[in-house]
Amino acid sequence: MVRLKDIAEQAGVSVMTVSKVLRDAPDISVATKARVRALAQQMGYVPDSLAQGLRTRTTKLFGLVVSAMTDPIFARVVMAIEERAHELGYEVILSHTLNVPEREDAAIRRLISRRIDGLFISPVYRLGPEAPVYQELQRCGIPTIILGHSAPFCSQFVNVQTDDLQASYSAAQHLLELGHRRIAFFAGPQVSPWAQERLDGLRRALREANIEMDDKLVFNAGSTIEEGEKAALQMLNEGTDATAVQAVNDLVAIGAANIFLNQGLKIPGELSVVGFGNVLISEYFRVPLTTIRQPKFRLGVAAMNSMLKLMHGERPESRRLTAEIVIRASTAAPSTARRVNKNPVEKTETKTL
Amino acid sequence: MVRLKDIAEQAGVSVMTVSKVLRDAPDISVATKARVRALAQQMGYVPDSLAQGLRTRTTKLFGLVVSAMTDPIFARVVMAIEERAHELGYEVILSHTLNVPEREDAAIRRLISRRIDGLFISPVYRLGPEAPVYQELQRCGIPTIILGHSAPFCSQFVNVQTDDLQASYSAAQHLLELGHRRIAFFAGPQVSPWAQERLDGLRRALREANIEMDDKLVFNAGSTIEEGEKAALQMLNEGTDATAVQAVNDLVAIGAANIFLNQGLKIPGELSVVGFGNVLISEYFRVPLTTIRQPKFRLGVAAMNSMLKLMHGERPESRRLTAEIVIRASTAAPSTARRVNKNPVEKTETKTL
DNA sequence: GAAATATGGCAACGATTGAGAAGATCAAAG
DNA sequence: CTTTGATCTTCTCAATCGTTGCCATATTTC
Repeated sequence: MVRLKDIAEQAGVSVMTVSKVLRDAPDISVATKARVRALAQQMGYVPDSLAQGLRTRTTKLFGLVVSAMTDPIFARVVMAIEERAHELGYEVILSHTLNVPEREDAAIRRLISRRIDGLFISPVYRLGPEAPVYQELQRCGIPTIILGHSAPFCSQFVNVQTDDLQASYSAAQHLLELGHRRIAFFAGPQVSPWAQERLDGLRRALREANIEMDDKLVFNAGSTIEEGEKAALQMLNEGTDATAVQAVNDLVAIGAANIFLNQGLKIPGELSVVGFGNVLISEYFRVPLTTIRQPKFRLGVAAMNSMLKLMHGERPESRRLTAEIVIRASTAAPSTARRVNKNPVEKTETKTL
Repeated sequence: MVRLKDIAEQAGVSVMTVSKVLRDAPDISVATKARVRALAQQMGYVPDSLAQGLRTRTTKLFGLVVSAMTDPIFARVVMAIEERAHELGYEVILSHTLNVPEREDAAIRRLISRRIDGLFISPVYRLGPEAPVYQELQRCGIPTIILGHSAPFCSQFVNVQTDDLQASYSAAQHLLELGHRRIAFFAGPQVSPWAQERLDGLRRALREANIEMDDKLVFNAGSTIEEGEKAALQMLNEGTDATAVQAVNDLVAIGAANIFLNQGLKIPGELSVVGFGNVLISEYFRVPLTTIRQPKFRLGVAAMNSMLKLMHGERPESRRLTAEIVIRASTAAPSTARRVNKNPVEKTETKTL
């Protein structure tokens, strides 16, 4: 690998001069510049970022920590961040946490050790008010942007989030306007503020419509297709009079809707379903899903903007992006004749989906 | 930020002693080790990977270059690679090329400059027999694994790919067994070997069945949903007697099938559709898609295994993973009565999908 | 002879490496 | 019982990785 020294020797100038040439310093003659540059090019010189980083104390490296790349929500925000980073001459180190706090700790520590210039993190939500690794992060002074909702343990950092409360509220509104009165909610992980807000959105809409929220209509579903399926089965087994289901995200909605359809329920005829996120799959689902369009790309862009401000020493405001509803085919007015299964569904029947 | 020197001062030993303690060298007394370690812990020492890398000439960094994270095929292979890398103490730098050769060049050069220990790349396929940046890569001696098919310009590197020929062949076989004789193919980018192989798989199956391949049944579709839609419209406009469509990938299949369904065609009643890839969305599509299950996670694992061999100085074989068909609801025997639209479809009609 | 322009030298960034110094321990020789 | 040399343990020194910041020096110009 060619080093500055090698070029210097070849060109008959000092290392310093070469260094300056390559960074286009103002105090080098045009002639030398041309000569050295040609030589560097020809010898195939590639600067050593490590050495540069060590010397200048900046790595031009961002850390990006998410739960898992396979979560369709992240693909676009990662794209946005990576894209912008690339333009700015930064590289992005990707880590995933699998939603395991210890994994997150390890990932962050390793990124600190890499001396990244900035960190984007979609946190693993924890119950406690503190997480040591986040404190270390702050001590190190690494500019950090939280991708998603804030929480006590990371409240010291700037964050960028969607307005889940408002969005969920408008989804519920949509159902109410259609005439639904009994709306089931397939809830996400309770520790996650986003999941909480989405439930609260429904709560608020119901309250405003003077409808009592029935806790029996809230099912624990998590955030995956499989968990959505399970919750749907549970709902069918328990038998409910809900005419609509609002899910904490699209995957849950799809898992659930899939079960409902397989059980012969008509969507939206007998049951309306709304999701959250507008993940690719929701548009092309068996019944195109009414859902909330989460501004994923814009979220990434906003995060990067905040990051840049942070790195310039400003303290940017946390951002809360609005998300509007996309009405597709999975919601309609409730039929007067209800037909939700009240007979327990056999597990074996549904295993063969 | 705490440095080795600081700990050394505090502990009253030399810097090297501290360095050795932290890497658990054998020639340090237990007492000193304990003392230094405690101190390091307490002072919150975090080693500087940059300095380590500069000194040891290894960065514990992998580069991972793909076209775009939003391509659902990549999410899982990225997961697999990142996961294994993490275990091994490596970090992964992510870059995307957007399928633009110049972007790819830039990305690779920047990774070279970062002195990555290994590179995984899903190449932007080019026509020519050479690509300078790949030659540089070889000159630098960076262990490189091609994620996907080999091509002249990158034939010097080990690659890991799915057996697209065989897979596509078996998809075509499936259609033939159902009784289809007129099978349309929605082709991908012509420069991409994987797209080519998928077409060839169909060709071979037809040849073996003694059916002439009709070039009029091959439509240029690219690799996205939108392109699939366009190709479907074109097919409808031209009017064909095809009873089945095989698509170069799931997204194209879904885009196309969506148009067909919107035009009132029954799938699989009037037209069978098969995709390729078994992307999440295909299972939950309006008509669950018959497709080829591409072993995405295994591909990532195989790539990493080859990488490790390469880094140990071995020359691993290129791997070709088989992929089998997943039969779902989008394929059936052709109906005797054909009903493919022969009247040109108006663009405006379909814009409102 | 001062100002402007062009180039070079030294030290440092934070870690690691291999060689070797200092001190302790011990055996055998005087 | 001391001395000497050998051996082992424990720790230190100086050099190095490739680059850059600061300051000094050399050359040219007016």
